[in-house]
Amino acid sequence: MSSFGGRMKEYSTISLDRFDRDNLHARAYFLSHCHKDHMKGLKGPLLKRKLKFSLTVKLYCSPVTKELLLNNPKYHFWEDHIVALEVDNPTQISLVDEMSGEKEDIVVTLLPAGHCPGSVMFLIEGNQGTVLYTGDFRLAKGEVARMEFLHSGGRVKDIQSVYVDTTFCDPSFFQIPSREACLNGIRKLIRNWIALSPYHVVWMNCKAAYGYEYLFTNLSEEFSRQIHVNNMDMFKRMPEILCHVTTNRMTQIHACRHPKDEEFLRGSRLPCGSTAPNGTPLHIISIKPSTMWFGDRMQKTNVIVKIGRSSYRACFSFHSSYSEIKDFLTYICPVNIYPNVIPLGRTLDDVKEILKPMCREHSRRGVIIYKPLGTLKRAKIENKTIDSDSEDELFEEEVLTPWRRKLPGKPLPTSLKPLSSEDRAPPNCQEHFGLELHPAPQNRNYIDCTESNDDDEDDEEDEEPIELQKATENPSNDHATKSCNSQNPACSPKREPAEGSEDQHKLAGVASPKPEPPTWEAFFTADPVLTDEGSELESSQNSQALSAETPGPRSPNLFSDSDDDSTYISSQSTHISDPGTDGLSQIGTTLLPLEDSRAELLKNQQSDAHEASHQSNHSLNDCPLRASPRCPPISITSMLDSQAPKLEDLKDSCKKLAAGEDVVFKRGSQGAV
DNA sequence: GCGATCAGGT
DNA sequence: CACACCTGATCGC
Repeated sequence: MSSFGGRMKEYSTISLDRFDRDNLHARAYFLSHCHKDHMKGLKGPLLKRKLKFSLTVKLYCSPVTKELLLNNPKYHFWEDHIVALEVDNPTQISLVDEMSGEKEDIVVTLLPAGHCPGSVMFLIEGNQGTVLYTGDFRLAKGEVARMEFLHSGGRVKDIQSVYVDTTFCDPSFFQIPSREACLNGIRKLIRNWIALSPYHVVWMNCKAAYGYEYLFTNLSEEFSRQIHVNNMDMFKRMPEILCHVTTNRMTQIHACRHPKDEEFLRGSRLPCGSTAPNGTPLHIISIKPSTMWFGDRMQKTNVIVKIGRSSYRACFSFHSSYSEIKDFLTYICPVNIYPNVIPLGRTLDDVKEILKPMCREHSRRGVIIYKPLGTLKRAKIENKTIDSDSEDELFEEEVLTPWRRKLPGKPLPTSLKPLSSEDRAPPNCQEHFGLELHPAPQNRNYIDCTESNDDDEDDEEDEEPIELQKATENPSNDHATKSCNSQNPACSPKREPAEGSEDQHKLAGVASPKPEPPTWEAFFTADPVLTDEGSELESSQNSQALSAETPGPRSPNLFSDSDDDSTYISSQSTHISDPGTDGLSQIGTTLLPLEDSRAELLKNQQSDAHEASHQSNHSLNDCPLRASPRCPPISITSMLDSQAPKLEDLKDSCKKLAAGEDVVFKRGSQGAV
């Protein structure tokens, strides 16, 4: 939750994301995105009055944010005072003091922030230096290197201060699975469920906030089913979103809400109250997007966790993890870093301490003090511990790959000149640490992901057999898979220029059609493409509308499941113990053997059937599941991997490590980890 | 009656 | 664990 006061030291006559108190006197306002905690005071009567008498005060934001903001009548009074700035398009703005006539010019550039539709960062250049206000952001590692306007002449701009989203800037939030990994987990879960019958539906338990659209559009595309939402008026001028949502309840994927939705669900009703046309009970699973993370020496987190008989949590984060923030800041290497958020359980001083190593000055000091030892391996280690928290050793280096060299973005300007040795980047920031120096056994979990040499994807998913198989069946995963090798020091212990860098893979990823990165700005088109959707709202909710509106092979068409089911569920099951009955310690990933997975799904089926008032003719024999005995099992996975390695094993492994042998950690019967 | 703030909930 | 938001109670104007 942002606690940014609204003003920056360098440009104190403008206010960003805060509109109350002192900010009432600002010469210009900036809104990074449409979340309430960044809009404090924005509809306040005082500000409203000020606007009435002002000719020059404007609110600057992205076109999408403007659209979303004005969709709410409470902000209509802003209408004539909003200036939508295109992303990646530097704009000169005159800041005029209406009393004195005093004027200051700045150049503002909006940069995509990846937090929610329309979210941007503000890069501000002027006489007081270049500063960056990030708003809230989620950028994957390496993305910063592709942001054209953070660069100039092939180098990173000299940035005085960054006001940064530090929501997860705490080493305990070291890693959060990537968007792609999370999406893939959700896809798989949904795919398996809705294939069972037209009456198997999914409810996405999303908060009332922008930011889930990325999910909706991808799921809609994948399953050829629009997502049911309460309201889609706000997207009426954003066709890329609009075409993936619907207010027609007859669809298998819902993200609708109701004040008592949890209660509804317990009664096997969707929040919209929807039931199947002929009274057949719906089989509902709920998926609640939640932030999951793991520390650098924690077991890796899986992206889907089953928390009840028919409810799941799916990893989803609006904010960058610690390592992503670190990647971002270390790349920019600003003189000052100011946190916008104090993570819970931390103090301002804590955060400052965490941020210090990412500041330019600190890095320089590090260099001066430690550089003389530079040729000694030992020196690097020491420097490292000074430079950053000891926890991040494993992920440290990839942050920087070709240090401070801008990587091409979408238009891919190809002229990448190597930087001279006097590049502003402090040498300290550039260094990396040969992994061989850190055979710390407690970190082997991460290092070893690479040992399989078989690319473990980018630290997000397990390297269990099932996950590898997942990678082969989905091209988008391939991309993720490759990037791990470069991310994990063990994969590429020598930090070589771009070739091995994640950015390279990212670039490669751009070409492939599947894993489209979430470019929110792309959702917006200036053209008012009016499909006239919103008009029918609740009116046409009958079964006719349903078959008309639900494209794809599985439109709810009675029970013809057995033959039209070319997309049989891959008998992949999702066994995770119900904490209610089994206890938390059991929530570990359980990769069921084929037969067991089927049994598990069937069990689910049966209990559904039991609770339903009319089970009708949808017998187990009809279940498409049964027709697909050869499909591979799935692991719907867990947050907690309950089995810690035994002390004996660890000792043994240490010995082997010391002897330079390969070490394979076994986890239960699941094979190498 | 309105807004701001807080607690408690999802 | 968190986030973003809602509701309801309380307080001050």
